Amino acid sequence: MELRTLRYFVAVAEELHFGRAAARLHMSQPPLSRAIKQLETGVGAVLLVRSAAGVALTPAGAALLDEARALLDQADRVRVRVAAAAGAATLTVGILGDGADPGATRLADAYRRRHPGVEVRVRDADLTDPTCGLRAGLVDVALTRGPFDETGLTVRELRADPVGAVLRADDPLARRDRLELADLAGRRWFRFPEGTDPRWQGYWHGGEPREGPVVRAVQECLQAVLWNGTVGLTPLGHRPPGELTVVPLTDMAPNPVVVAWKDATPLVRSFAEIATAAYRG
Amino acid sequence: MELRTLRYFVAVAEELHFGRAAARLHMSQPPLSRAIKQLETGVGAVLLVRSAAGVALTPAGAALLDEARALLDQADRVRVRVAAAAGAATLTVGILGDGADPGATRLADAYRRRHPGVEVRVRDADLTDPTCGLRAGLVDVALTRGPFDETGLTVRELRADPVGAVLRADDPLARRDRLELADLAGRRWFRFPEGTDPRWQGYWHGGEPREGPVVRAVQECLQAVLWNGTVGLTPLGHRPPGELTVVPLTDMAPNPVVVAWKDATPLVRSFAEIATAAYRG
DNA sequence: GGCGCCGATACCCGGCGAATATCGTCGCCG
DNA sequence: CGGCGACGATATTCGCCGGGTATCGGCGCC
Repeated sequence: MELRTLRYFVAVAEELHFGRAAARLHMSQPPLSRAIKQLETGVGAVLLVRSAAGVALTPAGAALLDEARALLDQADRVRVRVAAAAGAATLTVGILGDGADPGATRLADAYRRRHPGVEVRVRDADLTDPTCGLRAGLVDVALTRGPFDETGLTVRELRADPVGAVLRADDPLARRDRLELADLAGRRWFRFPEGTDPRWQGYWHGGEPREGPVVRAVQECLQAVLWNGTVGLTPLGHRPPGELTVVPLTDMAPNPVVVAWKDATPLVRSFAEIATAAYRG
Repeated sequence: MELRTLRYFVAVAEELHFGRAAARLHMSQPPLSRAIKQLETGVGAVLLVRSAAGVALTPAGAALLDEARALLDQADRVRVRVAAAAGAATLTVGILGDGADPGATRLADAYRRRHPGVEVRVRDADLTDPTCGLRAGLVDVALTRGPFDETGLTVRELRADPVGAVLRADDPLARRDRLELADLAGRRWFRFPEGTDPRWQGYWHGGEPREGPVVRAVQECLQAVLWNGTVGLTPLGHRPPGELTVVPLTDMAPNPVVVAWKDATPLVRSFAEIATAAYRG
């Protein structure tokens, strides 16, 4: 008899319908049926009568419904009390980009729900340092993009986005549905500030040293397309602002979204775990 | 945060020693360490400080220890209350043999602990029907030996014992350390009563029809060795009484210990589940 | 009597839990 | 001060379980 199984049972007992309960639990019906049967085996009593007319609770089932609710409530309170006993906690998260994709939204939502007492501080990364000062201790965990120097850090990839070229709408190449890096040969490029992570720099520059305006932020990179006529690069999925178009680049390695940390405190591990789940579904 | 994990934590918090806690939990130390780390990730706080001097509870850990104990106690009470709500329950178990091997002992012990309110009735099987009247509804579940006709029944094998010949201590073959069926050719045999399950009969008779005294019980079979000079057969592992010796038979199929039932009620499924665990460890 | 709803069953697969082997670290003692 | 022993962490493998998809069976209903 585990808490997860009890959560399943409460759902079924409330819905009195395996299919609906499964939907509510974000799972399919067969494993739910099996879990309930295991629960019945565990307590040694039939909890639900399944008939063509529908599902009904037995006396034992009704008793368990009450008890299970109480137990689950108490389990929730345990989390809160332990967090309170641990004292005030803060987690500083470094984020690169707008942090507004569906995955990040789910992550923020789930993390708040899981750790209501934790104060989360967000720090925006600029293009100089995709780790947002992870090594220096400016942030506890970074939700960012690779690649960068990983020595001393733990990095888990969450997703990988194809990369596209950002072009002015009136650019001759803007009508193409895909491009190669060779199509952009001879164009002006952008540069990163001194001291930028070499792997990061090499990735966005296709391995070649470039000349052009220095950009420190995503916005500056896009502005450079308009004002300096440079090539712009961005992971696909973002809607480009204004008169800009994004055309997929077929020969550029997909850009990974990663979560990274230096010290694996419980709050950081929890963040990584929830991030993995949030970006999976 | 699952109940199993909380049980682990309570053990470690009480022992303040991962190795001893693991032993108490009948598991090894590495998975226990990992489970505690997962628990810490789940609640978002360090629960134990591991230092060379030993293991100590943090404030959060001390809080969780209290809460976890309460939660586990409540979970135990839930089982009792649900069983009470289900009403008086009886399970009739058919047993073939003395039911005194270590597996059966562990099974009886664990089943009593798991279902304290259930009245268990035991019915001894005789050799006429190894299922002990399972099909007729005389018992709910049988802890017995195969092979027998399984139509309409569900049978799970728990173990298989090599079979040996039971011989008088003064028998010329009694000093051999192993025998083949051929060594027993020409000896008197025993018979089962009319109506005995054909597969059962065939198994013990090596497939051939036999002549000899009729035996209805294990004791009678052994007595027949002494009084009628027949061949006796028994699974190894039993200590033969009196002046009898058991010599392994190399060419006889091992005899399975099985649990069998007709209707899979929760109490019966639980019995089968506990039996599997009891005979495994 | 056919159709549709719904729970059960069969089967497959990925991931997690547990075991074994090994490592890193720290205290201790010679 | 260096080897050694104790103990928790890590690495790796393996088996099982939880979850998925596909399908069945049974009953109600039109």
